[in-house]
Amino acid sequence: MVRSDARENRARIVQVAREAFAEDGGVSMNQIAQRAGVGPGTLYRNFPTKEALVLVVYQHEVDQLMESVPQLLAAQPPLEALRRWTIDLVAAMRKKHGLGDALSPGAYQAIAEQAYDPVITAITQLLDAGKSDGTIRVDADPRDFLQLTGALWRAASGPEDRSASMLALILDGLSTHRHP
Amino acid sequence: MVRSDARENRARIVQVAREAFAEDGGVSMNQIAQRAGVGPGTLYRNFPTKEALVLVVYQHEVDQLMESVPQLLAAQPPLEALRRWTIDLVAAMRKKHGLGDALSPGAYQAIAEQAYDPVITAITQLLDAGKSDGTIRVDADPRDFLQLTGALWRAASGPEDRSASMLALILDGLSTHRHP
DNA sequence: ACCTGAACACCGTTCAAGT
DNA sequence: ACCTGAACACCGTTCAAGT
Repeated sequence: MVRSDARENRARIVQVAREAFAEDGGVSMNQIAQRAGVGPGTLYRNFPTKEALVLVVYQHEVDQLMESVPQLLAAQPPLEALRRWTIDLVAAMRKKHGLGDALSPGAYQAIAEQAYDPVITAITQLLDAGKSDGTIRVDADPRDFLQLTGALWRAASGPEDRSASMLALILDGLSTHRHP
Repeated sequence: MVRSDARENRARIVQVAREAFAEDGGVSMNQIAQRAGVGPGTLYRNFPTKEALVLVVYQHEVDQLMESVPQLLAAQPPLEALRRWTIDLVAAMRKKHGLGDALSPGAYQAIAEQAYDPVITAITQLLDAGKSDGTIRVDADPRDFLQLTGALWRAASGPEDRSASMLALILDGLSTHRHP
C-alpha cells in the first residue's frame, strides 16, 4: 500500500525536477530535494541515482515525439514528414539541453541508449514510408540517420542556426532524386 | 626568471595529465597533483582551472592533425584525402574521449570552440582541393561537414562501428557524381 | 511504511605558511 | 619566486533516528 504523502512527494519531485532542469542543468540533488520540500533521503528513495531522475524526466519528452509520427505521415509526403519530425526532435533536444548539462557524458550516453529503440522505431516508420513510394533510397539506414541528427542540435545551439541547411543536405543524400 | 624546478613541475604535470586522461577521464585534480608529486596549489598555479589543463593536453592532438593535411593532399585525390583525414580526426576524438568524460558538456563545448578554427581551416583546404578539380560540390560547407563528423565518433564508440558507412554517406552527399 | 537531516567521502579550488 | 598541504564550500549518496 502506497501512502498518499509518498505519492504526492514523488509527483512533486518530478514536477520540480522538470522545472529545475529546464532553467539550469547544474542543479544538484540536494537543491531539488529542498525545492521539493523533502529530505535528500526521500529523493533517493524515489530515484536511487541522479541519472534515474533525469531518465524519468526525459522519458516524457520522448513519448510525445513517438506519438506524433502517424499524424505527420498522414498529413504530408514521407520526406516532408521526416523533415518536420526531425525539426521537432532537434527542438526537444535543444529544450532539454539542461539535462545533458547535469550529467557526465557517460550518463548522457545512457540516456541516448534508453531513447534509442523508440526513436529508431519512429525513424524506421518515416523512412519506410518513403521507400514504399520511391522517394527515399532503399539503403537508407535509420541508425545512421539518428546519428547524423545528433549533429543537428549542436548546429542549432551554435551562434547561427545552420541546422536547416544541414538537414537539407542529409535529406538530399537520402533521397532518390539526382543532384541539380 | 623561471626557476628550473617550476619548469620541471609544469612539464611533469602535463605529462602525467596526458597519461591519466587517456586511461581514465574521471581523474580528479588532486589525483593528478599527487601523481605528479606536487601540491594542489602548484597544479593550480600552472593551470588555474581543470578546463585549462584539459585544453593544453588537447591542443597537442589538434596541432598534429593540422600538420597532416598537406601530406595527405599530396599523396591522393582530395575526396580520398578527406576520407583519411576524417578517419584520423575520429580516431583522435575517440582516443581522447576521456577528456570529455572529465568535463561538463559546457566545458566540452569550450574545447570544441578552441579547436574550431584550425579544424575548419583544415577541412576548407581539403574541400577546396576537391572543388578545384571538380570532384566535390562547390556548395559543400566546411562547418556542416565538421558538425556531421561529430556524429561519426559517436557511431565509432557504439557497439558496432558504423562510422565508415556513415562517412561514405556523407562523402557521397558532397560529391558531384550521381547516385548509382 | 515512509520521512528527516546529519554525516561521509569526495570534488574543484584557495591561501596562509614555509623555503 | 615558488611550493606545500590544510581547509572551504560544495557534490552525490547513505543511514540512524524518528513518526
